[in-house]
Amino acid sequence: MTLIADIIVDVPTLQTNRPYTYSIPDIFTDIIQPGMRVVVPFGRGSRKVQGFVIDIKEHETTEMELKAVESLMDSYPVLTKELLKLGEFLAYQTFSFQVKCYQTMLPAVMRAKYSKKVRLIDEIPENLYWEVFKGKDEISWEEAENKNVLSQLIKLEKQDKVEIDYDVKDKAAAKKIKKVKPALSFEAYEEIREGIRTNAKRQKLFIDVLQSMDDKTSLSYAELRELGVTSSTIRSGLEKGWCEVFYEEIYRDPFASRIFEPTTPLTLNKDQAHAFSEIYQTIKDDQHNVFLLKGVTGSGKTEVYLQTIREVIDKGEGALMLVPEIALTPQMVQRFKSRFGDEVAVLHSGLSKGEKYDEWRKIEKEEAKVVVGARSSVFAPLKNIGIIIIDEEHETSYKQEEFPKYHARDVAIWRGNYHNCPVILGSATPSLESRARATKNVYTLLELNNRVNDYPMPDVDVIDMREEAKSGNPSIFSKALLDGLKKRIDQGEQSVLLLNRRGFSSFVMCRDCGYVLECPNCDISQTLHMDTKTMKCHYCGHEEGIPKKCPKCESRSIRYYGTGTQKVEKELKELLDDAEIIRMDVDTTRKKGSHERLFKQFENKQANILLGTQMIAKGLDFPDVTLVGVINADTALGLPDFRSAEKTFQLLTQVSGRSGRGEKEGQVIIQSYNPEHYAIQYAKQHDYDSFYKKEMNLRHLSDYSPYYYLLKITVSHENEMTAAKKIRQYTDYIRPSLSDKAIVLGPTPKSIARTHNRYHFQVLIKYKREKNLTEKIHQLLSETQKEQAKGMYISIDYQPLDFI
DNA sequence: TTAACGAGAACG
DNA sequence: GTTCTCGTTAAA
Repeated sequence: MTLIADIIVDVPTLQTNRPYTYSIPDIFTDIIQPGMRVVVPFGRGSRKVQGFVIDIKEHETTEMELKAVESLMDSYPVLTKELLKLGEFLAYQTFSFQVKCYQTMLPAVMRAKYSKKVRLIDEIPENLYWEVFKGKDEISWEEAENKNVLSQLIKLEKQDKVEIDYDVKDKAAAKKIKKVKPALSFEAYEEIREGIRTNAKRQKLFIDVLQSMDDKTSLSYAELRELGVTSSTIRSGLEKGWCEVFYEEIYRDPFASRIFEPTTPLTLNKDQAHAFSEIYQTIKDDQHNVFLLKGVTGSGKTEVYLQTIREVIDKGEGALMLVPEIALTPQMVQRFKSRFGDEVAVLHSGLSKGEKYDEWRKIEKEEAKVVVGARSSVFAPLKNIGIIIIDEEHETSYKQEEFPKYHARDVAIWRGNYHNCPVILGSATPSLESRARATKNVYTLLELNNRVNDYPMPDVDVIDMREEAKSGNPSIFSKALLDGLKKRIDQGEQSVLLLNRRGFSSFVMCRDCGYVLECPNCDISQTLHMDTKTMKCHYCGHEEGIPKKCPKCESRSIRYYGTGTQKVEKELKELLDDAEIIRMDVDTTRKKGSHERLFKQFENKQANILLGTQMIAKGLDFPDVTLVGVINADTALGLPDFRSAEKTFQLLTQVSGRSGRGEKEGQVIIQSYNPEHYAIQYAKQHDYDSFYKKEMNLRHLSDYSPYYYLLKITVSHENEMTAAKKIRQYTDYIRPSLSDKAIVLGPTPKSIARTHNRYHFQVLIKYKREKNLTEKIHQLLSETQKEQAKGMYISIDYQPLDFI
């Protein structure tokens, strides 16, 4: 019986987005399994590519000559049956390539690295041999490219004088360390000691160490060094047969130096206990159910998570806990590590690729039962999931912006269904979609309406900045906010200041002629970066110097506009002498670990004000923070996005929740130019339900989510007319297959019509039920392949979250 | 006549 | 993504 394998190859194009069949050489038949990575020859030149085995079956027909699997990259399947199936589903639903889906499920190091080499197999002209090959019999493709001899080499290849060789390298490597163990008996060492010179102190020391070890213990080179045994001593000992050296696989543990004090479960209050028991019931019964856990800030959602996870672990199953990247703070990790110790694996962007791989292996080997991580952790290779939790479920970062454009919430529910386990969506401000599903009983609603220990919600004051300006205060700080900050400094309390960056940036404008410095490639103003003293385009990365005079009218009154964190910090220092400010933004947190360091400093009260962007709004718990200020509450309200009110409400509610988490009462001051806006007013009143009602009403009137689903098609081309013509054509192609219930918006130019010197258009399809739509889009994509190859980019976003 | 270029198809 | 084929065009 011969076996063949269905393999998805790493060639991300539409035409190759399907399984290819390969024969399996006898030596692999016993080992190969679906889910393994393999190397296969592909295409005319049989170049080597990475592939994923998705199925193994018996050879049926002999009609077609099959190529054979070249080698195995894994000794065990890296993708489970479940993940293989999920990848297939995701590829279809998000209009992505199946390989891309599998690659996103795995740590980055497991993606193959390709290299091309030219190897000599016969005599070649002398000059080429010496100048290009320099006496070697193999050079890299890049070397040949640099020397401009590619065409000559290709000719030589046809004459079988040289060979072009493809290499697939696996970057995934477990870190290994060198260790030493004794090779001889206690008595033997005694004898050796007699034999060595009295002044060979190092050797004597090494003998002592070896003698003190039994054959089960071993020491690493680093440990031996600490004892005073150098590597040269070890080497000579090895030569004399005193010891043995071997390699041991280790994990790069980013939390190695940290000690986590174990914590015990806290007593749950009535609401928490109710939520817990509802969830516990489904855990016990192995039932799939989606819960929406709506709990006000500070209501103890995390404790409910922790206790349900405990139940799952005790049942012998794994738990998956998703947290938005910016909320994945050391504080958050600590709570899980303290409760579950080594059973926790943490995956976040701060880890190096190697560290991520190690955490992944720990999960794969079932050494870690609890996975805490950001979006991509939803693919964690847990084999038996007992619960999936998505904290802050309303966060838009759960949707991946690149292909595959998946939403972690959808993936979580898919996996929950597969594993027959509950999925918990937690938030103080659930997305309208989730809240609406709870109303329709698609999700089960669980509410925590009180803060733990019955701490009151903080008082929220909304300051009208228009009045402030009228009364002659030009500052970015209202009098109330400044007084509040002063008071906290005097009382030895702390404040958090949020600068809402969304829809906001600092740009350069000429005060005489109104000229704004724009990017030469994109129709967008460039942003000022004080740290590098340059202007940057946030879309294409174009960078140039800060203009000293206006390029248009030569005026020197070209000035910076807008408010950045640096500017706020500077002004604050001028206004408040005693202000000790910690600033957190992309500039100060770029370096690894700086996040944590800054938070630690604030926690240790080395500063009285924490100033930052969105990243300070989440999951932080500082008991001495009694004032939270929002400098610009409404910069996002004006954006052309139907979710902008929702996002503003969520942000204000989240950040308000940072105040008064200790025994002292908290205050929140929101500065706004639209103080009467309902998003701001309901946030002030901590009134989610009224906001929900009002917003649902508006969404209903304008036919938006959650009443309608959305699909976004974007088309871009170098030529504006071509792009416009094509998107109209595509829209006309799809329209006939839609029911009369569907609404087509556009096509329209995107609000930033040009980036990277390309023109972008989009069309939105709003629909309730369109069973043909997905299929039709797939058809569109396959029928437009030729145009896509010629520079017409088409991108489909299923349930998009942004429209800008 | 031959080399060069571009589009199209196929990849097991 | 890469390679090969085929048809056409440009250069010698």
